[in-house]
Amino acid sequence: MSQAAKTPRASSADAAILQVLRPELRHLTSKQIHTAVRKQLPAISLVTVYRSLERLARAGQVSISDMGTGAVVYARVTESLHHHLICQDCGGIVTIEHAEVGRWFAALSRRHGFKVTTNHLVLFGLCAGCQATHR
Amino acid sequence: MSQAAKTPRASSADAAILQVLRPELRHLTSKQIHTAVRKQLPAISLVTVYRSLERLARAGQVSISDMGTGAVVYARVTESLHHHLICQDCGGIVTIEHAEVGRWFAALSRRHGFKVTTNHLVLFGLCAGCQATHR
DNA sequence: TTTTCACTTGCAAAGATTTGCGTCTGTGCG
DNA sequence: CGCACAGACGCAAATCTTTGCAAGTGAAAA
Ligand SMILES: [Zn+2]
Ligand SMILES: [Zn+2]
Ligand SMILES: [Zn+2]
Ligand SMILES: [Zn+2]
Repeated sequence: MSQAAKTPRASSADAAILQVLRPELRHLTSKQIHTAVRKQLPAISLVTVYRSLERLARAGQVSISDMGTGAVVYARVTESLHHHLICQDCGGIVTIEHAEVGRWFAALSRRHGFKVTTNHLVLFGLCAGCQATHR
Repeated sequence: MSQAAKTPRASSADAAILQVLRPELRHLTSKQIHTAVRKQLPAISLVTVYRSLERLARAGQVSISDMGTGAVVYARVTESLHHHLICQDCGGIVTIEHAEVGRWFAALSRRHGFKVTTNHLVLFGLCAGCQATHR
């Protein structure tokens, strides 16, 4: 609710990081997050950012994914999950909504009794254009 | 030398690594591969192992996956692909055959014109037992 | 055969991420 | 208030992986 004025901003690189990741569909690297969050917490170390992100990921508030850019990217997890198809040829990124992924996860759950929690799936492959070129 | 002429250039490192990854369902880290391949090529460097693995992955002969063990694991890609569901609680690993994954990939292809090439999918979640415990 | 040229490799260094360890801080309890 | 315990942090160091650069190799071209 409101930013209660009773407890000082105690334990929270977490809050600052969630703030930085606020805009949806924003995928930032640890370094980018570190830089951005320093505006709020000038003295925060990169290690703390890593540990905070790990904590947030365990709590299901942040996703951690390797999108093939050399460094892992972090994103805020919201009600409306999304996933990606990344072309290994042109680097093109297709974003798909959770619905069609969730349906499949549900099927897996029925078949294997396993509840998938992966909240930001990244699949690599070839986009339509590159498939043609590849022929 | 009596192999089909499909891949002309064969670096010795590549061949040795494929040899090491011969047994199916074997998932090794770069370090383990380096150690093993040194029996054939005593002087090979870890960097060469990494580059060779990257080359083999591009050629679709090796899969690269983060199975949550701290280091990426590499596996040989064979005709019969497989994938995994890993429980983030107990670490249990469920191996599933490609069929049910491939069906979904095919659906994605139809819907998005995107051909998925991910050949060793790893999904995290909760196994049946841990779901119960988690209640 | 000699030249050419793309590809492979090693070494050192850089970059990315995790871990060990000691310190600090907030919370709950007496 | 004063103490104990758990968790958060920083720093340095360890790991894991990638990259820059110069040298080595081998097969195709000349
Ligand atoms: Zn995304
Ligand atoms: Zn493409
Ligand atoms: Zn596997
Ligand atoms: Zn489990």
